[in-house]
Amino acid sequence: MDTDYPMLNESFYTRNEVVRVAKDLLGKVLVTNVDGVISAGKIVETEAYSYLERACHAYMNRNTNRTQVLFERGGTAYVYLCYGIHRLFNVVTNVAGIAEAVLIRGVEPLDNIEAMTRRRALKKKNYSLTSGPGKLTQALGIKMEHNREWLLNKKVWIEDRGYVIAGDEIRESARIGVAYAKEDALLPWRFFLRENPWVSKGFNNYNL
DNA sequence: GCAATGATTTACT
DNA sequence: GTAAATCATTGCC
Repeated sequence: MDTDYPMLNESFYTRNEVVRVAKDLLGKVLVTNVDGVISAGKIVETEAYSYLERACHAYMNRNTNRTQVLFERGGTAYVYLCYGIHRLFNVVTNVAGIAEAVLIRGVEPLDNIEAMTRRRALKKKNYSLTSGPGKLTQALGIKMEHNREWLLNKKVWIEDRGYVIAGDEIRESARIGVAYAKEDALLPWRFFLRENPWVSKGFNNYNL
């Protein structure tokens, strides 16, 4: 099984500007093939992280078992367990050796909504299906075993279906849940599509 | 070895 | 609005 759209290639991810990549991922489509079941959603919310700032797990090039994957080349998946419950999906960016990544925080369901609804144990589709970083990984079947997966391997990948995002469709804000990062928590490195109901909720979506 | 802590979600009151 | 769930990772003793 496959889709008929072009995958983002390695050079999209290896650019030396994680904030740019975070913005460019808006409107792209995150696809998974889990045991032959393909499901997909359009990316509507992202956050950038860099070794240069305190919110990043690899701040100051901290190299541990968990953060090693952040030093891989751009186009590698970084999945980690958050709060002991949720898996959060990131795309590693930049060249090997430079620890930067983009967290995917919201997608708009496109393909195989039935499978996603089932994985989320919802009775029917509603906005809680994929509007949050832990929700969308559950809906798309992303698990810890996808950590370190190469995004051109057609297990988990991102493709361009031609959605064009106008500049004034993009809103930005500080990142969510990183107050511990002190002044770096103020960086406007969260990006989302204006008035899109699949952006994560329960937080202050200022700049709307 | 041990205690603290999350890049969250959900179910309560 | 508040709190519980739940555990790998981390840092410190």
